[in-house]
Amino acid sequence: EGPGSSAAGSDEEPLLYVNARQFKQILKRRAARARLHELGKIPKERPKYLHESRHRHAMNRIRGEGGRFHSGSRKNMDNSDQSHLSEDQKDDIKPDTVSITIIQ
Amino acid sequence: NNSDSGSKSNAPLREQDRFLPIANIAKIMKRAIPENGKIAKDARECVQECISEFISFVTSEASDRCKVEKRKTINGEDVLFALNTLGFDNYVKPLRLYLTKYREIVMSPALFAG
Amino acid sequence: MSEEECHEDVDISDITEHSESYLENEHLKFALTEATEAENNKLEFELNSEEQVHEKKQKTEVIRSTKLPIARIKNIMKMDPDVNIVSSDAVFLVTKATEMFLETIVKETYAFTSSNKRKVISKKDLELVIDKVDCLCFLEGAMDF
DNA sequence: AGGGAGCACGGTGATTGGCTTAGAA
DNA sequence: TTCTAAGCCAATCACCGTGCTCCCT
Repeated sequence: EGPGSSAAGSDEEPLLYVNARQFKQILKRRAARARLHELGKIPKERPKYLHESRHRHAMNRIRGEGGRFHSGSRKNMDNSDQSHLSEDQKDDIKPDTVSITIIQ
Repeated sequence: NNSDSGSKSNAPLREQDRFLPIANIAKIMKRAIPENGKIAKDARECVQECISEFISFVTSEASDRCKVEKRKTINGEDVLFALNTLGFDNYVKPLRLYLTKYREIVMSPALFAG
Repeated sequence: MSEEECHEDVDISDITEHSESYLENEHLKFALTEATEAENNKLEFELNSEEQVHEKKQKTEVIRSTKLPIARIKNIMKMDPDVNIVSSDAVFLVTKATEMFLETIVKETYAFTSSNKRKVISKKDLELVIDKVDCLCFLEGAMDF
């Protein structure tokens, strides 16, 4: 089980040469990644976006003809499905960092 | 709200905790290639992951060196040593210069005044 | 425009073998020019407690010539369970090294991309470069799952 | 005494998507 | 040729840097 050779599905690798320290560290890191993975710390898929607030901000921005962001005031969000809420409630619905866990 | 992005939860780590910001990565990538070159999204994300692995790789070796010297604090020399032994020895020379400049700038003689 | 024209083989092995000329010098130049500039400015002012504040701003600007967030790099370093305390020197150096590494791997990958008559760096290009370069083999399997 | 962890705070640049078209196929 | 997907804009707000205090070596 070496860093250059054992990887699944490689038949004719040019055989990489690493010294003992590199080798040891590569194995160590592999183990660390494997542990992290089996602890469920590594998401399987990337979320569509990182922050709900930034997503909303982008969606509400005024755009030019070419879809680019354009300077100016914000879009009217009357036809949003949050229109039944008061202003304070709208502000309160997604105030800060949210834990979007869109793992498909 | 994710209050437990910390140590021992079953919840997955956030991207913001595992990686460097994708925009910073993309900027440096663009800076490194010709003007007409372009970068696919999955390439950006791939590099983003590689960068985090590089940091962990170097840190791990520096930490080992630290442990064998029976010290608790990873210092600059540990990092340079790690880079040297892990096959990035050509980084060491320029980084020594960076470090020298960093040190003499961070400790301003004027501010110590007395 | 005046860079790549590779057709047959990318000399990837040069990446850390004897890359003295194309990577180090650039970084070196950046570091030194920026640092000496700051020093000149520092010498111009010198005293005046108010100027010292300005000078401090200049310092931080020089140190932050890097575009990567130092705080997040430190966080990634401390994800290692063996790591306890990290000096500011160490974080600074890792940040710089990371920037160099990033630039190196991207340049090398684009050389391959360009040699295949393409202009868009893809994930496949990166994976191929990682497979070929010795000192990048620590990345094999790092992006699986 | 030296220097790093840990906190709070304020400033700021990373995050972000629709359309065009470069460019992969 | 077809048609996928990268670049392009800039305003908010999450987070980075800073400056403290306290603790450990």
